[in-house]
Amino acid sequence: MNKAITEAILKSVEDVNLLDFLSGKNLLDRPGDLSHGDYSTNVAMILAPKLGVKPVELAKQISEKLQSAVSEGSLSGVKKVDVAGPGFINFYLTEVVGFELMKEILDKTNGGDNYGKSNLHAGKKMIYEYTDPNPFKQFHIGHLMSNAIGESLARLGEWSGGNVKRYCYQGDVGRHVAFTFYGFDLLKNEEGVEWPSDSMPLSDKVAFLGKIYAKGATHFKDHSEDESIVQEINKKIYDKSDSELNALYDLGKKWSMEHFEEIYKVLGTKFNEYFFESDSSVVGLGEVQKGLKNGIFEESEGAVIFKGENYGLNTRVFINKFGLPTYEAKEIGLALLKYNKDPYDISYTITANEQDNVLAVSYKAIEQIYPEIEKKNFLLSHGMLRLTTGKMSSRTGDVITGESMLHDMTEMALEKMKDREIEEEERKEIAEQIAVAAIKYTILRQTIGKDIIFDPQKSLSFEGDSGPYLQYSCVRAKSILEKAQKQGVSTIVENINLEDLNNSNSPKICQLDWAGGKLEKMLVRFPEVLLRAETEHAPHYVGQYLLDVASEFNSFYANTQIVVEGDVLTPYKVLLTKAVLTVLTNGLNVLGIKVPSRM
RNA sequence: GCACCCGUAGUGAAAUGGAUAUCACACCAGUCUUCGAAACUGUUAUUCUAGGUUCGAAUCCUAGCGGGUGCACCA
Repeated sequence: MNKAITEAILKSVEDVNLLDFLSGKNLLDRPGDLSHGDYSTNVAMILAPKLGVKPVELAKQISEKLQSAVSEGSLSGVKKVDVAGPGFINFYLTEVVGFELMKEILDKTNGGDNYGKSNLHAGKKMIYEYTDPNPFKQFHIGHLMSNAIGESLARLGEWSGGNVKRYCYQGDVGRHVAFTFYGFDLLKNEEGVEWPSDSMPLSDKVAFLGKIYAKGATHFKDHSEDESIVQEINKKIYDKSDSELNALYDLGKKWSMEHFEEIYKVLGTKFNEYFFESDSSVVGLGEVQKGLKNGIFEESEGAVIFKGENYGLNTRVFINKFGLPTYEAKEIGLALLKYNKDPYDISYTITANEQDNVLAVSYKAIEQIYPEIEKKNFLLSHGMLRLTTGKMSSRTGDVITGESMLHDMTEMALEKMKDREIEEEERKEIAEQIAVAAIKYTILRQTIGKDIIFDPQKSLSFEGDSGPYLQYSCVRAKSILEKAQKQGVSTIVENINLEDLNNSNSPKICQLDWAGGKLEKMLVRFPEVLLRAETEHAPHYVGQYLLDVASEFNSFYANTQIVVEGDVLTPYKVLLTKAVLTVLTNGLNVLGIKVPSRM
């Protein structure tokens, strides 16, 4: 459709020089305001200065030519063309085209569960690395943010035809692990605390890990003279030279991983592969040592560094003076491990933007060693979930764990559902889905790069611009469809005839002056919204759009009775409801949000 | 100090260089005997400052003011 309109626009311009100027430009827009038509073009405004005429005048001339093309029937599908505002030329599609587009949403092959899919990245291998919590440390709400964003970007990749793989990279070695065992030694000596047995409940074991880490980190703050002790533990963890420590380490790591897996299950993420710093550090160390010989890195004050200043970046340490690889070196190792695991076309790393500067140095180093891999790697950094009290710090205990947030939100959802007659088990499951929706939507409704200031007191919303609002709209649509089915309303698309409907005395469908007209026009834009969200890596376009659709549907619901016995329009209204449900469900799926059957 | 990011109603956000700057919360006034009120209808209020580019600027450029993050052995 838009190809035909673009051609018609070019045809009506005529002047060869102007056509040359227009070539390659995107001439067709989707007006934000639905009353401005289905498509619009700004050619007149671009060309007017070149011709020395007023934009509106030129727009009138071009629009007249286009209108006569419509009258002659050479621009089929367009009902009318007019000029508006400062010189926009707007195109309005016919009811026939509108009806065809509506049918597409419900079509069994292209529509339904598949409606919105594209083949933008068909056949491409796409990697998404996100969440990245560290074993032995807490899974906090920052990880929740990375997970919500990463999961939805991965799903956008899938919806655009990509062959997607989800990776999770975890810091199982390093200072935080050393602090954990340093803290354990302290508590063992001071209070006789013992290492829990593997048969204890997971939540207790995880709580224990949190306790000893906090002890180690806070104690070290006032006892920096223990630096050598911490360093020694750190080294033992790296080279696995202490069998007693190894046994405890393996248990602790296992508990952490099991705990994370529980959370992923609730959040709806299934990783294809897990990478660890204990592996990337070995590979990274080797690469940096090789690079040192090749002159990519240099020695300085006993450490191995990369001179970032040569590229407008900071200088960073890759191997510290104890001979251990740093985060920067591990990134090199990780890049290699990921690529060798399964060579890909595109790889995205999703992390908080506080790491932008450091990662830029690592990536610059990778570019020197493996330019062909670096070309395929992209960093998608997001803002931070911060508290009203400032930055979260696990050292001071000023963190909110992902688990506690999920728990609190679930409790709130249960409170709202207390009057519903639903079995205990299902009720719990639904409440959890609502909690996840509330959290994810809050994160995904805004540009991923911006911080979210989270006030634990005010908490997250269940109404208005929220995930549960979208879920509620779906549940409402479902219940209407149930009623229609009970009354035997036929919802077979083929049985609906546009002419019959528009010949009746009822308002004409697929036109804006009908109550559901806006809804119809919005629904058919869903695939374009997904395309835009994917190309710009911006899931918030989806959230924003779904809110508009849900809001319009709720208005429609409020002022139109959908199921009316003996009404000619009822089958179509029911189908429209079905289309709304399809779009909302698919859109929420992209955001990683489930739709409960009731709530 | 240097680098990067950001300043939009009271609050939190949105806006491929386009049309009357959109949405939610909050405030105030209404709507449940109807297909689910986690909803709907109505009301009030917004682009940090100064220049510039453009037919057209919240958006691009310059300067200033304000905030965030990062800057050598944590990740």
